[in-house]
Amino acid sequence: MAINNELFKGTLQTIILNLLSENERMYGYEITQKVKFITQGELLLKEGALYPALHKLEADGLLETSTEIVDNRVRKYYSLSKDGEKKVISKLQEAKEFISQLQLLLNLKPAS
Amino acid sequence: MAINNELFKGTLQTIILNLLSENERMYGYEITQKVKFITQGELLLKEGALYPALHKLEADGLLETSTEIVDNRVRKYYSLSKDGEKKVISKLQEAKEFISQLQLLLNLKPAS
DNA sequence: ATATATACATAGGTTTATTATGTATATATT
DNA sequence: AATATATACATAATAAACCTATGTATATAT
Repeated sequence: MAINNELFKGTLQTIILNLLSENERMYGYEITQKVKFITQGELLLKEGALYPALHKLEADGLLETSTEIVDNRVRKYYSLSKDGEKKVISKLQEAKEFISQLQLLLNLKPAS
Repeated sequence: MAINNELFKGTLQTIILNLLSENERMYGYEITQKVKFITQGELLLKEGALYPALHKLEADGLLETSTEIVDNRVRKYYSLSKDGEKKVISKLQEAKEFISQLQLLLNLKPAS
């Protein structure tokens, strides 16, 4: 997933859900490019990580899909389901707490 | 490692190295208690995660050990080697960048 | 004609942590 | 005296997540 970083393990679902919460619908390739753009190339979301993750989120009922043909190529659009909209809220809260705890453990916080 | 959280995967080595950078020497059980205390019980570092991680860091030459008997029980103290002291700096920098990127990706940052 | 970008997908392997054990001593509780 | 909890180490089996590599296919740029 990352150029040189094991740290993002476990954050992928949250990242995907959050992107979809602010974009209505996105397709896989678009998500990889968005992540690349936001992190200025620091984080490269690989296909081998993304697609299985999308499939799992769909199987869990958090994402809905619709397929379109654009320029003779298939595009599979993903969007949040009702459950997905709820999930993204708890996932973001979880991520906030994670960052907070990690900053505490690594002394990266100015004060509490 | 965590009560209900997959997110800490990949951060364990950094956490251990950082604790040892500010404590001169620590033994395994002490590390689990320290992590529990710092996170107020939120993050429980399991033995099945900690000891293999310590062994790996030692095998990589980042930690040095010395054994003592206290109250008839064995204690294995770990401390940073020269390489470990260098490593902790780069690991902390990596963690900082990771947090920063994650905050960007999840819109958890006020501004850049 | 070839390389790169777009767009999907999966198989095999590695890493990491969890759960479950196991050994052993000390202390607190019933 | 018996039992539970805390201290202190360790490893085996399993699960989860991601990476690398591969595969298919079309469009565009060189």
